[in-house]
Amino acid sequence: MEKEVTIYDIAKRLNYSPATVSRALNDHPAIRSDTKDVITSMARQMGYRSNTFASNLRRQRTNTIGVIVPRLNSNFMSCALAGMEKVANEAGYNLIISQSLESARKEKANAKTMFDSRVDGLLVSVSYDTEDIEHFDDFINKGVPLLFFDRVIEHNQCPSIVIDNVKAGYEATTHLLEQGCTRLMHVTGNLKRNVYADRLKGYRMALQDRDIHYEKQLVLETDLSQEAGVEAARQLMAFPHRPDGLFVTNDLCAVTCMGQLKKAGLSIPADVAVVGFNNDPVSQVVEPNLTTIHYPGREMGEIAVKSLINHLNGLMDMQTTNTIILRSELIIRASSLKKAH
Amino acid sequence: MEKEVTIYDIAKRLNYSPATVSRALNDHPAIRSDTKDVITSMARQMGYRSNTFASNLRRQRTNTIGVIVPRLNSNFMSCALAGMEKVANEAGYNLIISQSLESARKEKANAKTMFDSRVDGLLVSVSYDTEDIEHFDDFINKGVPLLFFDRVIEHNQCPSIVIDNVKAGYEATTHLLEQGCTRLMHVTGNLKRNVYADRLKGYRMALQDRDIHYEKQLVLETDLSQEAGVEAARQLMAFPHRPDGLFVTNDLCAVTCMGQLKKAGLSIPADVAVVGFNNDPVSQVVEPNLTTIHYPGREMGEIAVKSLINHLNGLMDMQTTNTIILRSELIIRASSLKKAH
DNA sequence: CTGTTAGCGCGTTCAT
DNA sequence: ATGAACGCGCTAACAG
Repeated sequence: MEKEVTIYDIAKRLNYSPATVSRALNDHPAIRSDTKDVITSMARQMGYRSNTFASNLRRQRTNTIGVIVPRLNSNFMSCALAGMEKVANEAGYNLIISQSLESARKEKANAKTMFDSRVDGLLVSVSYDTEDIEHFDDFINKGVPLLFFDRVIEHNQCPSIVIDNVKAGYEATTHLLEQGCTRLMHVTGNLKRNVYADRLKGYRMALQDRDIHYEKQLVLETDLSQEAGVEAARQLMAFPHRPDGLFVTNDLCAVTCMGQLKKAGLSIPADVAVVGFNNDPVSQVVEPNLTTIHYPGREMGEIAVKSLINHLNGLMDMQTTNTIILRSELIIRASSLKKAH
Repeated sequence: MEKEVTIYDIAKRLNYSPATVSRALNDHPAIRSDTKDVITSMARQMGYRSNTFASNLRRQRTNTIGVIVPRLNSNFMSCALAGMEKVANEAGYNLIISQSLESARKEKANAKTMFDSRVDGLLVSVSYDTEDIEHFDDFINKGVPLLFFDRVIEHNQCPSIVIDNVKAGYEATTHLLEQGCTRLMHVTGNLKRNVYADRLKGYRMALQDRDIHYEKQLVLETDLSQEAGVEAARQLMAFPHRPDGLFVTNDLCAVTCMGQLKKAGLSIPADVAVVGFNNDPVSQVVEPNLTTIHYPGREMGEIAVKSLINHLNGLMDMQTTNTIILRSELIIRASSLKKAH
């Protein structure tokens, strides 16, 4: 293991002081541009690489952004992460990613690690069973920018980035009603989480606007897994007065559910019209293609990081931009089209 | 911004030396367990958090593993990353993830960043157009463990983790032949990459074992995108003597291709039997369900990190385990079953 | 078992 | 425009 080259080595070699070398390498204005040239080229020649830790230690910054998500292997989340990585990378930041696996306990542990790693900022989409955000208090108290996205928690010091889930739920439901559905089942996730609670709210508003009675038994709170899709199909078919419309807040779950319904001999959309959520690739593969809400995952990731970096650079304070709302979009495909064109 | 608590503050408060505090906090064996207790509880009480940079600077380690992948939003890759994160996290390592977006240029830039961040080890799946691995020489010269997975490049100093792609290709092809197919089209990715070259090799071996003439025109080298699936379907149908079997090395591409074939009135598997690759969720959604090769993504990620950490701990040197081969598995579903049960 | 000492490599005053 | 000197917080020798 050969010895690392430091600014001292460069300084000695060029008869400059380490201070000058440091300044030159950081493009400090008070250094003549020709000496800058000499120094940088010598640095390159000697195979110098700056030591991030020494620098971080000194500057009390890390150029690192932490990300905590429930799980990283869903289509939505991997797109969001891809967007984050791209923007962060271009801005010279590193990303440290960890997953809570839907457990508040693990989320807490991850938060501690992030805190100890002194990330400059933290992006969080909370787990299923997160109750409070005490475990993020350290960040807030220390003034480390904390930003929630997708699954957010209200906090007046933390901006959040979301889509308008109420509107999306409203649109999905209204679309089904416009297609002539009269009885809508709604399969969703943990109602503690804003995303699911809001979509339900939209569902209820759409019903109300058309004077349709809201039946609690038609709403299924699940974990949105594929198994949940199977179970949802079972329940749907068990109703004496069978629902003729189905709104599932996750495409993969919706698609599995559709599979079960078809297997049982029901026809889609004639017997049951279906709308999913996320615009996952599976939605364009299943037959009939699944009507769904396009969720701008990549864009959300990009904006989350951009916004965080702006905070870090002081271009924006935490108060001004408390909530950013991205546009989602209903994408109509065959699975919900009862009326032919 | 309140002042950070350091081990000096704890030491002073407890009348110990900083060294003792440091050792106690790191669970050093040569410290009495009761003084450990006193120190750790005081640390907690004072709101102490260890400073990773100072520690890294001193120990010349980072407890960070770098990962460079072509893109992180595919089902396979996000599962692999999920596995990596889990193992790394449990072992006290952080993950820095970046994507090359299939560009050798970006891969090179990412490698430099990783090097400057002084990652303890690096995991790489190379991009489509990576020609050489000069950009990783720094790591090799410095003795930083470098490990390739999935898309690997032969190098006697770098272990790699793969599945037996030749065998997988052989099995997929043989299965189609056993179903009575006589003319097999093969849609694959960039043949510079081991994964695709090996699968092709398996395809050819299977043909040879049954004395079937290999026709170059039946092999399509594509980017495996969904568009490529559409194009593949077009070409398949354009053959005067139409192929009756299709082996695509990517499920999403295969599924899109199937969609086109069905739209054109062909029946699957009767007219064309299809086998995909990866066992992506879409394979169980498409009709008929897609026969595919299960690729153990999550497991590969876990083993990659485990293996890297073993290297770091000196439990294993780079020579002993040059290649780890994981088991893949043919999963037979309806899309390839010409013979009824 | 515990303390003393000496850097790790850098950025930043304060000088000149 | 450049240099001298200090300290960020921690850990590893070496002593006892």
